[in-house]
Amino acid sequence: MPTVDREIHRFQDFLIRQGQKLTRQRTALVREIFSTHYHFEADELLFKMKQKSLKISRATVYRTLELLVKSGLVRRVHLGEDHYHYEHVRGDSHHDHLVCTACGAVIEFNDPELEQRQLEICARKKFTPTFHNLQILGICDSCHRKGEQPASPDRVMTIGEGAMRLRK
Amino acid sequence: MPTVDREIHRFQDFLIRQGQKLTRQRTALVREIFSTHYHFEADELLFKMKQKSLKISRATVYRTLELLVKSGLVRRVHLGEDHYHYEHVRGDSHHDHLVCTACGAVIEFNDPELEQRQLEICARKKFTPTFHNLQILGICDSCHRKGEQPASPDRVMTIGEGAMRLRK
DNA sequence: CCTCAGCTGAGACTTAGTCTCAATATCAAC
DNA sequence: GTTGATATTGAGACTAAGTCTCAGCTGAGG
Repeated sequence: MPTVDREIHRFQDFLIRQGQKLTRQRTALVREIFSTHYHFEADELLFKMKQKSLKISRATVYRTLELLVKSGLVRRVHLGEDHYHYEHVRGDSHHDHLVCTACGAVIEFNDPELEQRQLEICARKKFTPTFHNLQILGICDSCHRKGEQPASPDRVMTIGEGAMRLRK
Repeated sequence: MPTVDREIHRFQDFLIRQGQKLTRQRTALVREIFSTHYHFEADELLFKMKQKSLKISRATVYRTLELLVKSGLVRRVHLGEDHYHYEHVRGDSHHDHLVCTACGAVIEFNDPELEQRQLEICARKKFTPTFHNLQILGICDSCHRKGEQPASPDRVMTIGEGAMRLRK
């Protein structure tokens, strides 16, 4: 998996610049994140590592995710739930998310016109934007065909409910 | 405060339709929410009630907020932190938020063109939207003049940090 | 003013995440 | 290849925000 090696190097460069080290655990996490996961939760990642008998503690998972976010290799996103999700970043393509409240599917989109309009709004309010976060919740095409009904805004289904959780 | 009475009635109508009751605690919470708060946290509300020596338990605060959200009188919003904020709703004006990461100010905006563009994106992806959530984080005008620097996306200051918390 | 379904409070519990600190690993220098 | 300063790790205690339980209380229709 040569692509993953590239990400590992990018991470190491970032770490060295801060006087930090690339450890076995950090390498394993980057490898895992970039080779299999796309949107994931911290706990899910911890579980995957445990499955592969790579013993990495919860603390290390969270600490490494923080570093990855700082380095720009991983992005932290809200997907309509009350905890964070993460996604790996290849290249620099910013995007936002459509989240299906029936099946948990996440559809990405990138719309320059929408971004532009946001900048105009900020300019009008004399606000200097640094970052934004947009999720549109609703029902995806295939769930719509199955006759799924929208959830009410306060009761949003868990994304990736299938994923097993570590802590009993 | 006659306006608050109108909200209390709306809430009672909603409750009666579900075979539920308007209690002393629920009335007090609606009164508090609609007379003083705008964006607030559950714990903050709990604290305010305690200050006024209205003994309302944490459980009741959370339960009532859930009912208020279901009734449409209150909206649950993410403002870039890892827990929810709430805001009361008068009329039905949907809006999104600009959140200053330096001072915590929250600026609302409503931009029909932006909303329209979102609908177009959904249509293109055959996605049926029910709800969306947009926050733009950045630096507001007055903080900008004071030379405040933007926070990095993963490290966002607490909104309403000044507010005292209940649990030690 | 009775009755009973719905509501409340106290506090145990849960979930997601952070912190502490002794033991361990990394890596630059030798 | 060894050394040593320093960063990192793991185990588990801790925290924040929120949920749940259940015995006792209360609103409101009759």
